[in-house]
Amino acid sequence: MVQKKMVERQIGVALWRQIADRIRLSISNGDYDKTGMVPPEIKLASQFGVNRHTVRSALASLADEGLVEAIQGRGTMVRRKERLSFPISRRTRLSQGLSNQVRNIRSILLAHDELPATSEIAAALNLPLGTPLIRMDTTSAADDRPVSYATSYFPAARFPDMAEHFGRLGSITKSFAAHGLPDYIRISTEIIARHADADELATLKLSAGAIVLETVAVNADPDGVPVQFSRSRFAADRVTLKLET
Amino acid sequence: MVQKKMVERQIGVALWRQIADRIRLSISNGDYDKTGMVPPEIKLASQFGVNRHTVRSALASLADEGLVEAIQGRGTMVRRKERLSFPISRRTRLSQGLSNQVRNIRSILLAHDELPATSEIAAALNLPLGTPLIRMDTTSAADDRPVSYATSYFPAARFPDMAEHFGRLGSITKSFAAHGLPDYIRISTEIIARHADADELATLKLSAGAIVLETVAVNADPDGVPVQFSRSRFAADRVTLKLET
DNA sequence: CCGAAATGTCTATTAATGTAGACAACCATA
DNA sequence: TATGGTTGTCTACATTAATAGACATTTCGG
Repeated sequence: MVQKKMVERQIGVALWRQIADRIRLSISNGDYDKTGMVPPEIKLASQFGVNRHTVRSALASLADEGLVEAIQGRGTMVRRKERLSFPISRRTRLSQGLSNQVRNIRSILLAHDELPATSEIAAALNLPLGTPLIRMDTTSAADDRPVSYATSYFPAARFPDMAEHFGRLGSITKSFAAHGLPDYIRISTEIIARHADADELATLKLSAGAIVLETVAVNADPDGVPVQFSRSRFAADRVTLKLET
Repeated sequence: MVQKKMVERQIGVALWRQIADRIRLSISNGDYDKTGMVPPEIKLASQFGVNRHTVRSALASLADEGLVEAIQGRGTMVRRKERLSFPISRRTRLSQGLSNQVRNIRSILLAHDELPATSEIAAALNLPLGTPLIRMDTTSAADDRPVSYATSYFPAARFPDMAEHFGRLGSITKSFAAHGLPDYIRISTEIIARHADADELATLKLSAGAIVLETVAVNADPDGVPVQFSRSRFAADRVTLKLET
């Protein structure tokens, strides 16, 4: 049988990478759940219409990610297949939404500083241009696998100790609470997809060439006053964004 | 000045493609709006830390997409920069949401057939396994640029003439109305990002290696009875999904 | 109308990617 | 324990991607 969806040449994406992406997708789709094994290299090679060595490069890259493990004489085993489902709702709370999917979630403050609002952020937060903001770069890992990398901005006047609190509490929700804001809602979200840049590859521990889902969101207090502007990047092959209504 | 976000080697994605992706992003971010020109090749080459010829390959690919145009002696001009903002809400209506962003929207029925419900779709639509469904493949273009490619499933018993209506009306909303359903709401949406397959590349007229945003949604009538299961794919570099609450 | 700055074209070379084939090592099982 | 099916390793070669440099061509401003 000839594979319907062949791999493509001369598009600036190496064949082994295209094949690795396709196998990764098959794994997360559960295509190999019956046996728990990836098809033999020779079979994959003929399906994709490439040489066996090219398939081996793809599998090597997946093995490097920890997704599969090859065993000489037996075959190549699927080791991991999760794709986290990431809820997005008016009350999006990272830890809460993932808590029933993973054992532990850890958020880390990578960096923080104070800077004046740019026009984009000032408009989103409904603040005058140049208003002082706290900026925080944070990353979250589920069961020690990085899933998100976010840059958040908060009005410095209202939330002067955001970074300190986050560093201690590891949670935006708790940091807001420490500033006397017990609840907040999401008032807008935009989503795009693109290739990860070097910074994101490193932070999210992605194999290069990977895709990120980027959400740009504004959160507000119960009175509708914006309190947070954030850009979050998710490893596209590890998460599904699930909108809740 | 050295560019902070360098380009990466040996990752299975050709440098010219990484650079093309980055320039495309800069264009849609409006980075070149002031002059309407992409920086000179030599400057780009030094910023990305590559040879000028590599930058030329990237620009040639963008020119091929119609995004830029090089003029000897002058420079390289931005020709197009749009990124459509695609609203997703409980009452998502394609034509309505885009109407103030483009001049015309055209939807086409590519194919349709009838088939029994698979377990995934049966569960989503709350129907018994094997229930007859109408399947429709449709594509939409905004100002003659393809933006979405969707496969939708409807219960055949309730909406027997969905495909005929759509072929004539070019709208899901109107086709539902023709079946006596004036309103419907979205009850779930999931979003993932991945590389486009060959079929999607062709239908969405993407340059190969491109990324698609895929939404999997279930729509229901006002009583909450599911009426549509759909898988839509968007050209990631042409749209932003905008969640509305 | 000259010169600076930009893109266009050509040649040559090196590095990365992909193909081809042979054979070793290992595993399961008949 | 022999056999078939699998992954691991090696060599050789072809094709594509990237670098390097030289110079032509075009545009624009002084």
